[in-house]
Amino acid sequence: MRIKDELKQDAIIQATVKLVNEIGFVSSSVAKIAREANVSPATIYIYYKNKEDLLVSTYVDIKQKLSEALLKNFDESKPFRDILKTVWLNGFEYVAKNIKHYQYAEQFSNSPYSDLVDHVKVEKHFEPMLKVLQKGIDQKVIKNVPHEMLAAFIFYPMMILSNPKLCKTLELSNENIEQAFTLAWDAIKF
Amino acid sequence: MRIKDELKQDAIIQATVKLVNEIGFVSSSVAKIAREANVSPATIYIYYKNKEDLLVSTYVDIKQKLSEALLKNFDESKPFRDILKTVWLNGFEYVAKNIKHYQYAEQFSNSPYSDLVDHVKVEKHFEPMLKVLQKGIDQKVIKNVPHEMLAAFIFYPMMILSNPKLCKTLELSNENIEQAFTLAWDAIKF
DNA sequence: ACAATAAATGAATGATCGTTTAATTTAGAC
DNA sequence: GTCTAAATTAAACGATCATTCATTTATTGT
Repeated sequence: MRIKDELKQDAIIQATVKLVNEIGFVSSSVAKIAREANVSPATIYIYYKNKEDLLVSTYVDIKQKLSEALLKNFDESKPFRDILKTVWLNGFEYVAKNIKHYQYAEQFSNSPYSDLVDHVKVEKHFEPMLKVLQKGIDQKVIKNVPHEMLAAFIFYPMMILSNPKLCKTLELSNENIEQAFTLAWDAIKF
Repeated sequence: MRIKDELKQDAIIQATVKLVNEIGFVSSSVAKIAREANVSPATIYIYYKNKEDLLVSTYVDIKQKLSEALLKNFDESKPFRDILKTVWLNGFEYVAKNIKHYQYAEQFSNSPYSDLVDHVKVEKHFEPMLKVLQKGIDQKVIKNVPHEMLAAFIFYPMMILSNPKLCKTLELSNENIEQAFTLAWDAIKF
């Protein structure tokens, strides 16, 4: 029996991310993705049920890796502020190194394709972080406000600042990243 | 001579926003938009050069109205914090009342269609706000950090919190909106 | 070496795409 | 009331779409 070529599947994913970034979902046909990945259009249907499945799977894949990256060196025993800062720096590092994947995810999550994703499952990897936030609230280290509100002032500004499409002129020097963290911390601290 | 039917153009724009929200750019064909607007596909080409022009014009239109809404009751003579709060409340009001238009804009700006927009022109309406921010910096009322960074902690959290797609469980009560503003202000104040 | 099996493919499918064209309708000028 | 010019349209264009199918290719177990 012949086995699936792992390189081939990876090539399909990379081609999908590249094309969707450059020409959008509208123009990224199965034929073009296949050509970019150097496979036959029919090959894509061996790995994925249909085009929609390809796009959704690619998104879930990226989100999973983003979650893992954010929680790198996660150590619940450290001081609360340090935990948050580690996540903060991890975020900038991930986006800087995986800008195409990040932008694919942003485009995807703002499109109706997003409705096809099981968000509960995707966000499950982020639970340790939510637990820590709650601990910070209980210990009166950070403000007692809903988690969404905290996220809106920690994780989203991070994502926006590291998105070169939105922040064209802002240089992401260590100094600027530190400074931005000060703002985030001032927002949520008790 | 017969004159263009203003109602017809408006119907086309509303149909575009509705369909792009519900089924995305990919599935929103000219034929479907025309059917939704109760006009012939050819009619769309009287008002717009092509499909791309329709989508871009719709976006610019929405952005223009958002800018106007944010700067409602803008009064440079008021205390800095009050100016900011007015903009903050305006933002929540606009998104709540125009959720479909807002989500169209979000989907658009995260897609490669965004590259076709003259962003300098679009953001020009927002200049009064930037001037006020600079005044706040000069008077040491808010932190001396790049404008993008300030925006990331004021305007973007506002947009995220008011987006029901992102904040499914957070009720947008006056209390929550006030509380969120406290976080924003704590982030940027000197 | 060969049979078995699944991966991989090129070509073809009918449907739908954006856009154009030629004909028709409509509202105002005289 | 008729003429005129622009608005509007239905129908048709070739191109491209997602997907399928019959066939070939590559790899494994014997």
